[in-house]
Amino acid sequence: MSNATISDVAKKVGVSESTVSRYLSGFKVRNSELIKKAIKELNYRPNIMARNLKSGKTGLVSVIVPDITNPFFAAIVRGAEVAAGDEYMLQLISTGDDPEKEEAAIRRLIGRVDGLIYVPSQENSSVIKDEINEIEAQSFPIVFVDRVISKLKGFDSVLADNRSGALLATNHLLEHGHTEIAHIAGPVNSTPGKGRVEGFLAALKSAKIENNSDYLVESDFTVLGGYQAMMSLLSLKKRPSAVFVGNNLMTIGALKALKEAKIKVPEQMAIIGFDDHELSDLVNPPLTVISRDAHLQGALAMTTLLERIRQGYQFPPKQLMVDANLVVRMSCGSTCPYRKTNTGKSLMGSSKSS
Amino acid sequence: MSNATISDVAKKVGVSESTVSRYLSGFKVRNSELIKKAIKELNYRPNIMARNLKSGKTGLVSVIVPDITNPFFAAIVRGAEVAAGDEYMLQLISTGDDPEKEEAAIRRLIGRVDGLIYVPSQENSSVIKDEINEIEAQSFPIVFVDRVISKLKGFDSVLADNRSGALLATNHLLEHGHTEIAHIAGPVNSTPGKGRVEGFLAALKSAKIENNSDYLVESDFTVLGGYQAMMSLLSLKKRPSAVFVGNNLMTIGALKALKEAKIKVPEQMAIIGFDDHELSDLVNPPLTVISRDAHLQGALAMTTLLERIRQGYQFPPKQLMVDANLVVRMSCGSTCPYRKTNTGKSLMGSSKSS
DNA sequence: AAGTTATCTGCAATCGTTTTTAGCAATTTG
DNA sequence: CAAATTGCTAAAAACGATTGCAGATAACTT
Repeated sequence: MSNATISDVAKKVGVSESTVSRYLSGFKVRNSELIKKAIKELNYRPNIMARNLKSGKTGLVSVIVPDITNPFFAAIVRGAEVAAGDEYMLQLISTGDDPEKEEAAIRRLIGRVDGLIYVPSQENSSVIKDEINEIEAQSFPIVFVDRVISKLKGFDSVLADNRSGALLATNHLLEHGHTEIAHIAGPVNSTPGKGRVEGFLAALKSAKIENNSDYLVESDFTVLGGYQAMMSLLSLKKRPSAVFVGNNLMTIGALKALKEAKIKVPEQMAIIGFDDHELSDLVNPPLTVISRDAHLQGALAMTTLLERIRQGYQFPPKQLMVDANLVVRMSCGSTCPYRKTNTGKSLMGSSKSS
Repeated sequence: MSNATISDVAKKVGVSESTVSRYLSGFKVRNSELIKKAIKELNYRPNIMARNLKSGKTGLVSVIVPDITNPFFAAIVRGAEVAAGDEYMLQLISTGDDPEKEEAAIRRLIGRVDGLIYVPSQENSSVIKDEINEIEAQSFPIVFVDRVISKLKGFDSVLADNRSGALLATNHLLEHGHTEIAHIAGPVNSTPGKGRVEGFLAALKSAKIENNSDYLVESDFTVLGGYQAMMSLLSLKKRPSAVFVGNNLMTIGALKALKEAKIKVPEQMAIIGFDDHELSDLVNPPLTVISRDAHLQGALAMTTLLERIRQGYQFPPKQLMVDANLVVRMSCGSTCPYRKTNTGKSLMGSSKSS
């Protein structure tokens, strides 16, 4: 019925609990055969909670993402899981972009798991800020992925090269002769939102195109947000001829708006998105996007976290960066698909520590 | 540095550990103010492992899915997470369709978490079978979702109405005048694979169309599998005029094959898929699919599991079923999108216990 | 004010392991 | 043959909380 304990096994064999424990830990033991048999017969399974209590480790790493339903985050999680091997298991939390839930999760988790892989939804979480001291004091292992909380220094992070990606995207649009280029941005107080706006603006600047403030609309990384942003762009007296959309979900929303308004892509409006998707190839028209390896990002985060868990804060925090590439399909007017890898400073999977 | 314990708090205030413990559990305590203060100052955080050891509960529920990267499974996980509230946290495992990994996970998890939400990759897992006795003996709470292991009776499950869905799909094709209808099926030894084949065959039968064995190709629920299956269909002397594809990933693969072969949908070949997607609306042409509420499936699974955890196997196992609906877009030749909800025996979210 | 009841408290046991300590037996060494 | 080494073992002390029990205060009765 209820589970057998190590002491049941010991009693059955006629040895002490410690002997059984040693057997389990792989030491040489006189009655190993008998113990083995007893374990099987009693269907004994070590109680992990007791073990954890003793060792002080949970064997658990939490991954906090805004929404597991977003394929990009799912890829991060998968990457992290693969990299964890079977040493650590993943505990998953989707915050649903709800700061309160996020806060509660953080509070709850610190010290309860061995480490945290954290994709914060906002750059400035007041709540998180309050926890800084504790986090710092305990030097609890946290790796930020994709986004960072600006107030929190001294932690590891694995970001994407958002600026270069946005540069690549905007330049691609420029090369196709567009000058009326808009950007549907994510929250500017988020790492990727900000980085992509910067890249967008930088590309415009070096092309000596003056920035039309109507053409930079801040949205929220959601499908609905993208839809509304595109709608507002369409309602402009002077519409842009091309739009760089700041993430996958908003791109879907923008495309829906375009479809609804019966605007042809790329003839009437060129579109480039950020983050690729299995279906990007199949939408109408096939979508040109900036892509980066989310799986890799997750995996790098996990390996970094494991190092940190093992070694503590002996080595300085790592700032890893993953490449952004241009995947040309047909939504910007190109007729022949190709890939262009970023020739900038960061390389796929390269890392620089700071 | 290292975390404060309850005894540190007790010492600081000058009361016993039990008093502090009672304070934490919400009992009335004389020096509650002092304790509160001490807890804050020491940054005390109850050690969850010790707590768990005492209570015998982990507060953890494992969710085992073949691949979190598949939006359908992601939706299940999300649904489960939402339904769990903050009583239980989710531990996630993607097996990557690797039976060994799946087996290891099951072995590892039984008895280590409070319950399991389990989407098995295969109907007959030899390994799992070996564990039956243990599972039964311990009456460990498991809820199967979407798929079921046929040898394992007496467990709760939340399935989709695959048969009705497939019926709906095939009938839709028939209504459009198709008679040469193929089905790219998932593994026939999986619950949804089997159910959908049954529905497909049943629809053909009641339309008095004889079943062409070339037109029933078994694949593996993956993009590549769908691609290859469609390729083999295309290489037939007599091609089908319509294909019902058995899941979302294979539909993507099939579409890729079609695109590569420059075959127009729906003019040269009608396509209907199983499981909807945010982008189904935007692919070329907008995809007609059978859809069911995966989020709901996950949520139902979690509520069932929680009941089971709380009440044990006092009440009989529940067999829940979620509706499959037809979402008509344009890949089958319809010109005007509409939805058709299943008029069959099962209702959205309805349940029948057996 | 004394007796009764209602609250709150500390002690100690407990959850199921691991790990340290010391001890015993058998083997090796001088 | 005594002494030292080796190889294993049992007993006991952690790990950090919760909880039943009995005793101590406090709060009501009359």
